[in-house]
Amino acid sequence: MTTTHTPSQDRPQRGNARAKLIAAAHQTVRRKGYAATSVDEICAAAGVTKGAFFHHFASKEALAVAAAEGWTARAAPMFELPPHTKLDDPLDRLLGHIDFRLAMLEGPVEDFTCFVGTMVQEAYATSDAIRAACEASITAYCDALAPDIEAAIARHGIAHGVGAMSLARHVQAVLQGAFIMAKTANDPAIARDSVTHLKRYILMLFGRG
Amino acid sequence: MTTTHTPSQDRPQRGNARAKLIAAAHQTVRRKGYAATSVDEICAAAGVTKGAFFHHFASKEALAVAAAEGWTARAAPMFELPPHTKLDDPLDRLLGHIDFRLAMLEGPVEDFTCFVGTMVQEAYATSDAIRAACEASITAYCDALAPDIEAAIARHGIAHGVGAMSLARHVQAVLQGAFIMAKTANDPAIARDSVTHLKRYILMLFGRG
DNA sequence: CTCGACATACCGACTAGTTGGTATGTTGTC
DNA sequence: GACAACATACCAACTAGTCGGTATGTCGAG
Repeated sequence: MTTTHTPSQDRPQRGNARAKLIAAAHQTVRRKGYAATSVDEICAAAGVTKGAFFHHFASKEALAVAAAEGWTARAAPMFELPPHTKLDDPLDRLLGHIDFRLAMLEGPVEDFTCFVGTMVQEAYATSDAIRAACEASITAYCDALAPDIEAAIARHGIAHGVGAMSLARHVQAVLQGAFIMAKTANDPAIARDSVTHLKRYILMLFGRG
Repeated sequence: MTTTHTPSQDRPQRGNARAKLIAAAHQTVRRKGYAATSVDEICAAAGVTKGAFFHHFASKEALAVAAAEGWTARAAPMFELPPHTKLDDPLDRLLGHIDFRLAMLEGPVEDFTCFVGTMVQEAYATSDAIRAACEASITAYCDALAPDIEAAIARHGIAHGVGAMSLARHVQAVLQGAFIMAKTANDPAIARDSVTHLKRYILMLFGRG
Protein backbone atom coordinates (compact mmCIF):
# COMPACT_ATOMS: atom_id res chain seq x y z
CA MET A 1 0.00 0.00 0.00
CA THR A 2 1.42 3.35 -1.03
CA THR A 3 1.20 6.52 0.99
CA THR A 4 -2.05 8.34 0.32
CA HIS A 5 -3.18 11.91 0.48
CA THR A 6 -5.11 11.07 3.58
CA PRO A 7 -3.15 12.39 6.57
CA SER A 8 -1.97 9.67 8.90
CA GLN A 9 -3.05 9.80 12.49
CA ASP A 10 0.23 9.28 14.27
CA ARG A 11 2.09 12.11 12.54
CA PRO A 12 1.13 15.77 12.95
CA GLN A 13 -0.35 16.69 9.61
CA ARG A 14 1.13 19.50 7.60
CA GLY A 15 -0.72 22.26 5.84
CA ASN A 16 -3.42 23.03 8.39
CA ALA A 17 -1.46 25.25 10.75
CA ARG A 18 -3.13 28.34 9.33
CA ALA A 19 -6.64 27.05 9.97
CA LYS A 20 -5.69 25.86 13.44
CA LEU A 21 -4.20 29.26 14.30
CA ILE A 22 -7.37 31.02 13.20
CA ALA A 23 -9.52 28.63 15.22
CA ALA A 24 -7.26 29.13 18.24
CA ALA A 25 -7.53 32.89 17.82
CA HIS A 26 -11.32 32.66 17.78
CA GLN A 27 -11.33 30.65 20.96
CA THR A 28 -8.70 32.54 22.92
CA VAL A 29 -9.64 36.08 21.91
CA ARG A 30 -13.28 35.45 22.83
CA ARG A 31 -12.14 34.51 26.31
CA LYS A 32 -9.39 37.01 27.03
CA GLY A 33 -9.71 39.72 24.42
CA TYR A 34 -7.28 40.60 21.66
CA ALA A 35 -4.54 42.54 23.41
CA ALA A 36 -4.36 40.15 26.35
CA THR A 37 -3.92 37.21 24.00
CA SER A 38 -0.26 36.71 23.12
CA VAL A 39 1.05 35.18 19.94
CA ASP A 40 2.73 32.47 22.01
CA GLU A 41 -0.60 31.63 23.59
CA ILE A 42 -2.34 31.28 20.24
CA CYS A 43 0.48 29.07 19.02
CA ALA A 44 0.22 26.86 22.08
CA ALA A 45 -3.55 26.56 21.73
CA ALA A 46 -3.17 25.70 18.05
CA GLY A 47 -0.38 23.25 18.76
CA VAL A 48 2.09 24.91 16.40
CA THR A 49 5.28 26.84 16.88
CA LYS A 50 5.98 30.52 16.51
CA GLY A 51 7.85 29.87 13.30
CA ALA A 52 4.69 28.48 11.77
CA PHE A 53 2.73 31.49 12.96
CA PHE A 54 4.96 34.02 11.25
CA HIS A 55 5.23 31.80 8.21
CA HIS A 56 1.47 32.17 7.64
CA PHE A 57 0.90 35.66 9.05
CA ALA A 58 3.07 38.72 8.73
CA SER A 59 2.01 39.99 12.14
CA LYS A 60 -0.45 39.51 14.97
CA GLU A 61 -2.60 42.13 13.28
CA ALA A 62 -2.60 40.14 10.03
CA LEU A 63 -3.87 37.09 11.91
CA ALA A 64 -6.61 39.23 13.43
CA VAL A 65 -7.76 40.33 9.99
CA ALA A 66 -7.67 36.77 8.65
CA ALA A 67 -9.52 35.53 11.72
CA ALA A 68 -12.24 38.12 11.19
CA GLU A 69 -12.69 36.87 7.64
CA GLY A 70 -12.67 33.32 8.94
CA TRP A 71 -15.39 34.26 11.40
CA THR A 72 -17.69 35.33 8.59
CA ALA A 73 -17.17 31.98 6.88
CA ARG A 74 -17.78 30.17 10.12
CA ALA A 75 -21.06 32.02 10.71
CA ALA A 76 -22.40 31.48 7.20
CA PRO A 77 -23.90 28.00 7.77
CA MET A 78 -26.11 29.59 10.42
CA PHE A 79 -28.17 31.14 7.64
CA GLU A 80 -28.26 28.13 5.37
CA LEU A 81 -28.47 24.94 7.39
CA PRO A 82 -31.13 25.30 10.12
CA PRO A 83 -34.65 24.02 9.28
CA HIS A 84 -36.30 27.42 9.69
CA THR A 85 -34.52 28.63 6.56
CA LYS A 86 -36.84 26.42 4.52
CA LEU A 87 -40.04 28.08 5.77
CA ASP A 88 -42.25 29.71 3.18
CA ASP A 89 -43.08 32.98 4.93
CA PRO A 90 -40.01 35.28 5.17
CA LEU A 91 -41.29 36.59 8.50
CA ASP A 92 -41.29 33.04 9.84
CA ARG A 93 -37.74 32.65 8.60
CA LEU A 94 -36.77 35.87 10.39
CA LEU A 95 -38.46 34.82 13.62
CA GLY A 96 -36.94 31.38 13.23
CA HIS A 97 -33.53 32.98 13.05
CA ILE A 98 -34.15 34.96 16.23
CA ASP A 99 -35.27 31.76 17.97
CA PHE A 100 -32.15 30.09 16.66
CA ARG A 101 -29.96 32.81 18.11
CA LEU A 102 -31.90 32.58 21.34
CA ALA A 103 -31.26 28.84 21.55
CA MET A 104 -27.54 29.46 21.10
CA LEU A 105 -27.36 31.50 24.30
CA GLU A 106 -26.52 28.62 26.61
CA GLY A 107 -23.51 27.20 28.33
CA PRO A 108 -20.21 29.04 28.88
CA VAL A 109 -20.31 32.67 27.78
CA GLU A 110 -17.18 32.40 25.65
CA ASP A 111 -18.83 29.72 23.51
CA PHE A 112 -21.59 31.90 22.08
CA THR A 113 -20.14 35.42 22.07
CA CYS A 114 -18.97 37.15 18.93
CA PHE A 115 -15.30 37.15 17.99
CA VAL A 116 -15.42 40.26 15.81
CA GLY A 117 -17.61 42.14 18.27
CA THR A 118 -15.12 41.46 21.03
CA MET A 119 -12.11 42.37 18.93
CA VAL A 120 -13.43 45.56 17.37
CA GLN A 121 -13.98 47.05 20.82
CA GLU A 122 -10.25 46.95 21.45
CA ALA A 123 -8.96 47.67 17.98
CA TYR A 124 -11.32 50.23 16.44
CA ALA A 125 -9.08 53.13 17.37
CA THR A 126 -5.68 51.50 17.09
CA SER A 127 -5.90 49.35 13.96
CA ASP A 128 -8.10 50.40 11.10
CA ALA A 129 -7.30 47.16 9.27
CA ILE A 130 -8.82 45.12 12.10
CA ARG A 131 -11.72 47.53 12.45
CA ALA A 132 -12.53 47.30 8.75
CA ALA A 133 -12.29 43.50 8.80
CA CYS A 134 -14.72 43.35 11.72
CA GLU A 135 -17.02 45.79 9.99
CA ALA A 136 -17.02 43.59 6.90
CA SER A 137 -17.95 40.56 8.97
CA ILE A 138 -20.81 42.32 10.75
CA THR A 139 -22.02 43.87 7.51
CA ALA A 140 -22.03 40.41 5.94
CA TYR A 141 -24.28 39.23 8.75
CA CYS A 142 -26.70 42.11 8.22
CA ASP A 143 -26.63 41.60 4.47
CA ALA A 144 -27.56 37.97 4.97
CA LEU A 145 -30.44 38.90 7.26
CA ALA A 146 -31.83 41.82 5.24
CA PRO A 147 -33.43 39.94 2.30
CA ASP A 148 -35.81 38.00 4.53
CA ILE A 149 -36.71 41.19 6.38
CA GLU A 150 -37.24 42.98 3.08
CA ALA A 151 -39.49 40.17 1.85
CA ALA A 152 -41.38 40.11 5.15
CA ILE A 153 -42.03 43.83 4.86
CA ALA A 154 -43.26 43.35 1.29
CA ARG A 155 -45.65 40.61 2.32
CA HIS A 156 -46.89 41.83 5.68
CA GLY A 157 -46.06 45.52 5.82
CA ILE A 158 -44.27 47.09 8.79
CA ALA A 159 -45.04 49.83 11.30
CA HIS A 160 -43.51 53.31 11.15
CA GLY A 161 -41.76 52.71 7.82
CA VAL A 162 -38.91 50.79 9.42
CA GLY A 163 -36.22 49.83 6.88
CA ALA A 164 -34.92 46.30 6.36
CA MET A 165 -31.21 47.09 6.74
CA SER A 166 -31.90 49.31 9.74
CA LEU A 167 -33.74 46.47 11.48
CA ALA A 168 -31.02 43.98 10.54
CA ARG A 169 -28.42 46.21 12.16
CA HIS A 170 -30.62 46.56 15.23
CA VAL A 171 -30.79 42.77 15.52
CA GLN A 172 -27.02 42.70 15.45
CA ALA A 173 -26.80 45.51 17.99
CA VAL A 174 -29.12 43.75 20.43
CA LEU A 175 -27.13 40.53 20.10
CA GLN A 176 -23.85 42.35 20.74
CA GLY A 177 -25.38 44.12 23.72
CA ALA A 178 -26.77 40.86 25.04
CA PHE A 179 -23.28 39.34 24.88
CA ILE A 180 -21.89 42.16 27.00
CA MET A 181 -24.66 41.75 29.54
CA ALA A 182 -24.01 37.99 29.69
CA LYS A 183 -20.30 38.62 30.24
CA THR A 184 -21.06 41.17 32.92
CA ALA A 185 -23.33 38.86 34.89
CA ASN A 186 -21.50 35.73 33.78
CA ASP A 187 -24.93 34.32 33.00
CA PRO A 188 -26.54 33.66 29.62
CA ALA A 189 -30.09 34.07 30.97
CA ILE A 190 -29.79 37.85 31.00
CA ALA A 191 -28.82 37.74 27.31
CA ARG A 192 -31.80 35.55 26.44
CA ASP A 193 -34.06 38.06 28.16
CA SER A 194 -32.84 40.87 25.89
CA VAL A 195 -33.21 38.82 22.73
CA THR A 196 -36.75 37.99 23.85
CA HIS A 197 -37.43 41.73 23.96
CA LEU A 198 -36.04 41.94 20.45
CA LYS A 199 -38.36 39.19 19.23
CA ARG A 200 -41.35 40.93 20.82
CA TYR A 201 -40.35 44.17 19.09
CA ILE A 202 -40.22 42.46 15.71
CA LEU A 203 -43.58 40.79 16.31
CA MET A 204 -45.12 44.14 17.19
CA LEU A 205 -43.57 45.85 14.16
CA PHE A 206 -45.20 43.27 11.92
CA GLY A 207 -48.53 43.54 13.68
CA ARG A 208 -48.33 40.18 15.37
CA GLY A 209 -47.92 41.67 18.83
CA MET B 1 -0.18 87.10 53.41
CA THR B 2 0.08 83.64 54.91
CA THR B 3 -0.07 80.42 52.95
CA THR B 4 -3.61 79.21 52.58
CA HIS B 5 -5.23 75.86 51.98
CA THR B 6 -6.01 76.93 48.42
CA PRO B 7 -3.43 75.33 46.14
CA SER B 8 -1.30 77.83 44.32
CA GLN B 9 -1.32 77.81 40.55
CA ASP B 10 2.38 77.50 39.81
CA ARG B 11 2.90 74.43 41.95
CA PRO B 12 1.39 71.06 41.05
CA GLN B 13 -1.28 70.45 43.62
CA ARG B 14 -1.15 67.46 45.91
CA GLY B 15 -3.87 65.02 46.75
CA ASN B 16 -5.63 64.71 43.43
CA ALA B 17 -3.39 62.15 41.77
CA ARG B 18 -5.86 59.39 42.48
CA ALA B 19 -8.73 61.20 40.81
CA LYS B 20 -6.56 62.15 37.85
CA LEU B 21 -5.46 58.55 37.41
CA ILE B 22 -9.05 57.34 37.40
CA ALA B 23 -10.05 59.98 34.87
CA ALA B 24 -7.07 59.07 32.70
CA ALA B 25 -8.07 55.41 32.91
CA HIS B 26 -11.60 56.25 31.78
CA GLN B 27 -10.28 58.15 28.80
CA THR B 28 -7.52 55.81 27.72
CA VAL B 29 -9.29 52.51 28.27
CA ARG B 30 -12.31 53.68 26.30
CA ARG B 31 -10.00 54.35 23.36
CA LYS B 32 -7.62 51.43 23.46
CA GLY B 33 -9.14 48.86 25.76
CA TYR B 34 -7.89 47.68 29.13
CA ALA B 35 -5.09 45.26 28.27
CA ALA B 36 -3.63 47.52 25.60
CA THR B 37 -3.44 50.41 28.05
CA SER B 38 -0.21 50.33 30.04
CA VAL B 39 0.26 51.72 33.51
CA ASP B 40 2.92 54.07 32.15
CA GLU B 41 0.42 55.38 29.64
CA ILE B 42 -2.20 56.09 32.28
CA CYS B 43 0.42 57.86 34.38
CA ALA B 44 1.50 60.00 31.44
CA ALA B 45 -2.11 60.91 30.63
CA ALA B 46 -2.75 61.79 34.26
CA GLY B 47 0.49 63.75 34.56
CA VAL B 48 1.73 61.75 37.54
CA THR B 49 4.57 59.31 38.03
CA LYS B 50 4.55 55.59 38.46
CA GLY B 51 5.43 56.01 42.11
CA ALA B 52 2.21 57.91 42.64
CA PHE B 53 0.26 55.26 40.79
CA PHE B 54 1.39 52.42 43.02
CA HIS B 55 1.03 54.59 46.07
CA HIS B 56 -2.70 54.89 45.44
CA PHE B 57 -3.36 51.52 43.80
CA ALA B 58 -1.90 48.14 44.70
CA SER B 59 -2.05 47.00 41.09
CA LYS B 60 -3.38 47.80 37.65
CA GLU B 61 -6.36 45.61 38.50
CA ALA B 62 -7.05 47.65 41.64
CA LEU B 63 -7.16 50.81 39.55
CA ALA B 64 -9.60 49.11 37.20
CA VAL B 65 -11.91 48.29 40.08
CA ALA B 66 -11.68 51.83 41.47
CA ALA B 67 -12.26 53.28 38.02
CA ALA B 68 -15.40 51.16 37.61
CA GLU B 69 -16.72 52.57 40.87
CA GLY B 70 -15.74 56.05 39.72
CA TRP B 71 -17.67 55.48 36.52
CA THR B 72 -20.85 54.87 38.45
CA ALA B 73 -20.38 58.13 40.32
CA ARG B 74 -19.65 59.94 37.08
CA ALA B 75 -22.83 58.61 35.46
CA ALA B 76 -25.10 59.43 38.38
CA PRO B 77 -25.78 63.10 37.47
CA MET B 78 -27.27 61.80 34.22
CA PHE B 79 -30.31 60.68 36.18
CA GLU B 80 -30.63 63.72 38.37
CA LEU B 81 -29.69 66.85 36.48
CA PRO B 82 -31.42 66.82 33.05
CA PRO B 83 -34.76 68.67 32.75
CA HIS B 84 -36.72 65.56 31.79
CA THR B 85 -36.22 64.17 35.29
CA LYS B 86 -38.70 66.78 36.53
CA LEU B 87 -41.55 65.62 34.32
CA ASP B 88 -44.70 64.43 36.02
CA ASP B 89 -45.43 61.29 34.03
CA PRO B 90 -42.87 58.53 34.71
CA LEU B 91 -43.24 57.35 31.12
CA ASP B 92 -42.25 60.82 29.93
CA ARG B 93 -39.25 60.67 32.22
CA LEU B 94 -38.28 57.30 30.76
CA LEU B 95 -38.70 58.52 27.19
CA GLY B 96 -36.84 61.69 28.13
CA HIS B 97 -33.97 59.58 29.33
CA ILE B 98 -33.87 57.64 26.05
CA ASP B 99 -33.87 60.92 24.13
CA PHE B 100 -31.09 62.12 26.39
CA ARG B 101 -29.00 59.04 25.65
CA LEU B 102 -29.79 59.50 21.98
CA ALA B 103 -28.52 63.08 22.06
CA MET B 104 -25.27 61.90 23.65
CA LEU B 105 -24.43 59.78 20.61
CA GLU B 106 -22.48 62.41 18.76
CA GLY B 107 -18.88 63.30 18.08
CA PRO B 108 -15.92 60.96 18.55
CA VAL B 109 -16.93 57.42 19.47
CA GLU B 110 -14.61 57.24 22.47
CA ASP B 111 -16.40 60.19 24.04
CA PHE B 112 -19.78 58.52 24.50
CA THR B 113 -18.97 54.82 24.86
CA CYS B 114 -19.14 53.00 28.17
CA PHE B 115 -16.01 52.45 30.22
CA VAL B 116 -17.29 49.46 32.16
CA GLY B 117 -18.87 47.89 29.09
CA THR B 118 -15.56 48.09 27.27
CA MET B 119 -13.56 46.76 30.18
CA VAL B 120 -15.80 43.87 31.17
CA GLN B 121 -15.49 42.41 27.70
CA GLU B 122 -11.78 41.90 28.25
CA ALA B 123 -11.76 41.06 31.91
CA TYR B 124 -14.87 38.97 32.60
CA ALA B 125 -12.93 35.71 32.33
CA THR B 126 -9.58 36.80 33.68
CA SER B 127 -10.41 39.02 36.65
CA ASP B 128 -13.52 38.41 38.66
CA ALA B 129 -12.82 41.52 40.73
CA ILE B 130 -13.04 43.70 37.62
CA ARG B 131 -16.04 41.78 36.32
CA ALA B 132 -17.90 42.23 39.60
CA ALA B 133 -17.05 45.94 39.72
CA CYS B 134 -18.40 46.40 36.20
CA GLU B 135 -21.49 44.41 37.05
CA ALA B 136 -22.09 46.65 40.04
CA SER B 137 -21.85 49.74 37.86
CA ILE B 138 -24.25 48.41 35.24
CA THR B 139 -26.63 47.15 37.89
CA ALA B 140 -26.58 50.61 39.48
CA TYR B 141 -27.63 52.07 36.13
CA CYS B 142 -30.52 49.61 35.81
CA ASP B 143 -31.55 50.21 39.40
CA ALA B 144 -31.69 53.93 38.73
CA LEU B 145 -33.83 53.40 35.63
CA ALA B 146 -36.22 50.78 37.03
CA PRO B 147 -38.34 52.96 39.39
CA ASP B 148 -39.57 55.19 36.56
CA ILE B 149 -40.34 52.13 34.44
CA GLU B 150 -42.15 50.56 37.36
CA ALA B 151 -44.21 53.70 37.90
CA ALA B 152 -44.93 53.99 34.19
CA ILE B 153 -46.22 50.41 34.16
CA ALA B 154 -48.39 51.17 37.16
CA ARG B 155 -49.88 54.24 35.52
CA HIS B 156 -50.20 53.14 31.89
CA GLY B 157 -49.95 49.36 31.91
CA ILE B 158 -47.59 47.46 29.65
CA ALA B 159 -47.97 44.82 26.93
CA HIS B 160 -47.15 41.16 27.49
CA GLY B 161 -46.43 41.54 31.19
CA VAL B 162 -42.97 42.96 30.62
CA GLY B 163 -41.08 43.53 33.89
CA ALA B 164 -39.46 46.83 34.90
CA MET B 165 -36.01 45.44 35.68
CA SER B 166 -36.05 43.30 32.55
CA LEU B 167 -36.80 46.34 30.41
CA ALA B 168 -34.16 48.40 32.21
CA ARG B 169 -31.57 45.73 31.42
CA HIS B 170 -32.72 45.67 27.82
CA VAL B 171 -32.20 49.42 27.59
CA GLN B 172 -28.66 48.91 28.84
CA ALA B 173 -28.10 46.03 26.40
CA VAL B 174 -29.25 48.07 23.41
CA LEU B 175 -26.97 50.93 24.44
CA GLN B 176 -23.98 48.61 24.80
CA GLY B 177 -24.77 47.02 21.46
CA ALA B 178 -25.15 50.43 19.85
CA PHE B 179 -21.69 51.38 21.14
CA ILE B 180 -20.18 48.32 19.47
CA MET B 181 -21.91 49.11 16.21
CA ALA B 182 -20.65 52.69 16.38
CA LYS B 183 -17.11 51.48 16.98
CA THR B 184 -17.39 49.00 14.13
CA ALA B 185 -18.54 51.60 11.62
CA ASN B 186 -16.67 54.43 13.31
CA ASP B 187 -19.90 56.38 13.04
CA PRO B 188 -22.36 57.39 15.78
CA ALA B 189 -25.32 57.50 13.37
CA ILE B 190 -25.62 53.72 13.34
CA ALA B 191 -25.86 53.78 17.13
CA ARG B 192 -28.58 56.42 17.08
CA ASP B 193 -30.56 54.27 14.69
CA SER B 194 -30.56 51.37 17.13
CA VAL B 195 -31.57 53.52 20.07
CA THR B 196 -34.41 54.87 17.92
CA HIS B 197 -35.60 51.28 17.52
CA LEU B 198 -35.43 50.95 21.28
CA LYS B 199 -37.55 54.06 21.78
CA ARG B 200 -40.13 52.78 19.29
CA TYR B 201 -40.26 49.47 21.15
CA ILE B 202 -40.93 51.22 24.45
CA LEU B 203 -43.61 53.38 22.87
CA MET B 204 -45.31 50.30 21.47
CA LEU B 205 -45.07 48.44 24.79
CA PHE B 206 -46.90 51.30 26.47
CA GLY B 207 -49.52 51.53 23.74
CA ARG B 208 -48.23 54.79 22.32
CA GLY B 209 -46.98 53.19 19.10
C1' DC C 1 3.14 79.65 68.62
C1' DT C 2 6.43 76.19 67.55
C1' DC C 3 8.82 72.36 67.22
C1' DG C 4 9.41 67.56 66.74
C1' DA C 5 7.28 63.09 65.58
C1' DC C 6 4.80 61.02 62.40
C1' DA C 7 1.87 60.15 58.20
C1' DT C 8 0.68 60.86 53.60
C1' DA C 9 1.80 61.95 48.84
C1' DC C 10 4.82 61.55 45.51
C1' DC C 11 9.24 60.69 42.75
C1' DG C 12 12.06 58.04 39.27
C1' DA C 13 15.57 54.56 38.62
C1' DC C 14 15.53 49.71 38.66
C1' DT C 15 14.24 44.65 37.79
C1' DA C 16 12.47 40.33 36.30
C1' DG C 17 9.66 38.67 33.08
C1' DT C 18 6.85 38.97 28.73
C1' DT C 19 5.98 40.80 24.20
C1' DG C 20 5.87 40.74 19.00
C1' DG C 21 8.98 39.80 15.70
C1' DT C 22 13.38 37.80 13.25
C1' DA C 23 17.11 34.83 11.57
C1' DT C 24 18.30 30.52 10.53
C1' DG C 25 17.91 25.64 10.49
C1' DT C 26 15.15 21.22 9.36
C1' DT C 27 11.76 18.35 7.13
C1' DG C 28 8.43 16.71 4.05
C1' DT C 29 6.59 16.83 -0.92
C1' DC C 30 6.23 17.37 -5.87
C1' DG D 1 16.61 19.66 -5.61
C1' DA D 2 13.57 23.30 -5.04
C1' DC D 3 10.14 25.15 -2.57
C1' DA D 4 6.63 25.35 1.00
C1' DA D 5 5.78 24.21 5.73
C1' DC D 6 7.30 24.15 9.62
C1' DA D 7 10.81 24.25 14.09
C1' DT D 8 14.40 26.43 17.24
C1' DA D 9 17.00 30.02 19.06
C1' DC D 10 17.20 34.43 19.81
C1' DC D 11 16.51 39.72 20.47
C1' DA D 12 15.18 44.52 21.44
C1' DA D 13 11.38 46.76 23.37
C1' DC D 14 8.09 46.97 26.57
C1' DT D 15 5.49 45.32 30.79
C1' DA D 16 3.79 45.51 35.71
C1' DG D 17 5.56 46.11 39.84
C1' DT D 18 9.49 47.43 43.51
C1' DC D 19 12.20 50.27 46.31
C1' DG D 20 14.86 53.81 48.58
C1' DG D 21 14.26 58.35 49.05
C1' DT D 22 12.04 63.22 49.39
C1' DA D 23 8.55 66.80 49.83
C1' DT D 24 4.51 68.25 52.13
C1' DG D 25 1.21 68.09 55.26
C1' DT D 26 -1.01 66.93 60.46
C1' DC D 27 -1.03 67.08 65.26
C1' DG D 28 -0.09 66.93 70.02
C1' DA D 29 3.11 68.52 73.73
C1' DG D 30 5.46 72.21 75.79
